[in-house]
Amino acid sequence: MSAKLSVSGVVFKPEPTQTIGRSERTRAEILDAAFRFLWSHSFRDMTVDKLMGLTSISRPSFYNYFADTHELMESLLAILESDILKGVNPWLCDDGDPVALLHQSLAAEVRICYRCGPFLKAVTDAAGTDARVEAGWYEMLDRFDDAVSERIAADQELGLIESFDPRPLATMLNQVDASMYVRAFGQRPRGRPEPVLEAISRAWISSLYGQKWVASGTSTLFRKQKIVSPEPL
Amino acid sequence: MSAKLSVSGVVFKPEPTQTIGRSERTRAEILDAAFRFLWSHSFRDMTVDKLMGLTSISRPSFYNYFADTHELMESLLAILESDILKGVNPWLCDDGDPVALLHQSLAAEVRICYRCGPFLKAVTDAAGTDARVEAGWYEMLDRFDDAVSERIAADQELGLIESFDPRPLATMLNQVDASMYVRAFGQRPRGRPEPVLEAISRAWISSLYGQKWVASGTSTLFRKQKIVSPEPL
DNA sequence: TTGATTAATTAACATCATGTCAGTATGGTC
DNA sequence: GACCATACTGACATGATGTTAATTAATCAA
Repeated sequence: MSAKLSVSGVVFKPEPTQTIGRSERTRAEILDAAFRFLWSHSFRDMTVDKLMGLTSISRPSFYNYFADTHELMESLLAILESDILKGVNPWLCDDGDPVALLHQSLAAEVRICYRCGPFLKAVTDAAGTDARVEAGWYEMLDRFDDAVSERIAADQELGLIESFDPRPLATMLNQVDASMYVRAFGQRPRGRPEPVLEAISRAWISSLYGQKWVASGTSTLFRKQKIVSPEPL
Repeated sequence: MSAKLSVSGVVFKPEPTQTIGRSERTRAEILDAAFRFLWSHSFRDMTVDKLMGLTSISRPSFYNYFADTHELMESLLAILESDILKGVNPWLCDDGDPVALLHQSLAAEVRICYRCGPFLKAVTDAAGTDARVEAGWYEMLDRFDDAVSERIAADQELGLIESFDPRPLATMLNQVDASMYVRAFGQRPRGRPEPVLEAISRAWISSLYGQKWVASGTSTLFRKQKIVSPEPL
């Protein structure tokens, strides 16, 4: 494969970019077919045969791009994760009223997960049938747990949240979200997003900032950048 | 099958109990093998062949008792549900300090689910691959939701819990429990049950009776049988 | 105990999805 | 237009599933 590279000392194109566009296009076509299929069918009904029937390509070609359907689901999961992360940024990163920011982030999360509910469902179904997808799913949840824990700890240092180990609560809250999205939005016709946002919002705000803020969605709290290592006395 | 029953007017044994013990025993042996298998392997690795290899019976005999592995999982789910229901009785039915009873019920639930964690995991995995198991799983959750909603509504009437629609909260709390059990106890080595009980307990008590009772696990509240339809004035 | 009857069991088969491979076609670059 | 790597395909081997027809074993009546 790399036998000819030693002819001259200088190699201009160790990865010939020659036909790279073609295979990228094919891969995208398969992923697209998967999205179209999973929008209206569940993962358990997806065979390689049916999937490739939605493309202009033959079944064996599938295996040039993915080892099996589970590897396909891993790619799909990566796409979903990056989509969701975009929406959740406000509470995680911005300064300002934490209750309002949290509400805003949750609203964005619900909106996104409403749109991709059937795909989330497909990934969790796939996780049940394959160890690697399962690991990927839990690793994603762990990353969310990390981020939320960090955010809680920061607000605890600012005195906005009372002191306790943030990790178990973060895990639980994220788990709530994931379960609700899958259950409510996983199969069409999907449930309405409003009650889901209402319930999730209540859970997060009441367990973090106290029940008094639940109804309003805004507070008189304010988050300012904490001064790291102030001058010693 | 029922052709001979019309000979005399009286039929003593419409279902001949003749060899009923034998088939019951075989069925039980298969279920037992399933429990043994799923204790140390995941559902995705369970084939009819491997399963029946753990019994003294041949593979095709499996199909005399179950249409497929999913139907087996439905039977298994029914066993789990009745097991769990036993433990949760106190808070659902008894009178007394509601916070203490709730804590007691949750502790029992955690204990039971710790013991059958791998089986819960197996059922949820199976739910992802089969529509009927999935329906069965959600129906079970619905029944729990009903019971909890009813309990909450009753305590609301007694003024122990503030007024709001109990169903979404009940759904969420049950969902939390189920997810935590599967995640923490689903694969061996299982996570420790104590932190799980701690986190779940906190979520239930704080969202129902208020954060002040979280740490203690007991309260000065007391639940007495509500008088149904008292005499009109 | 014995034979009749029915249930339980099995060996062998047909089906289906999977994943692989050797050979063919194609598109991009010179 | 010719070459080359890459992408694609038809045909095959494998493994699990679920069925059927034939065999075996257990129960009960006499």
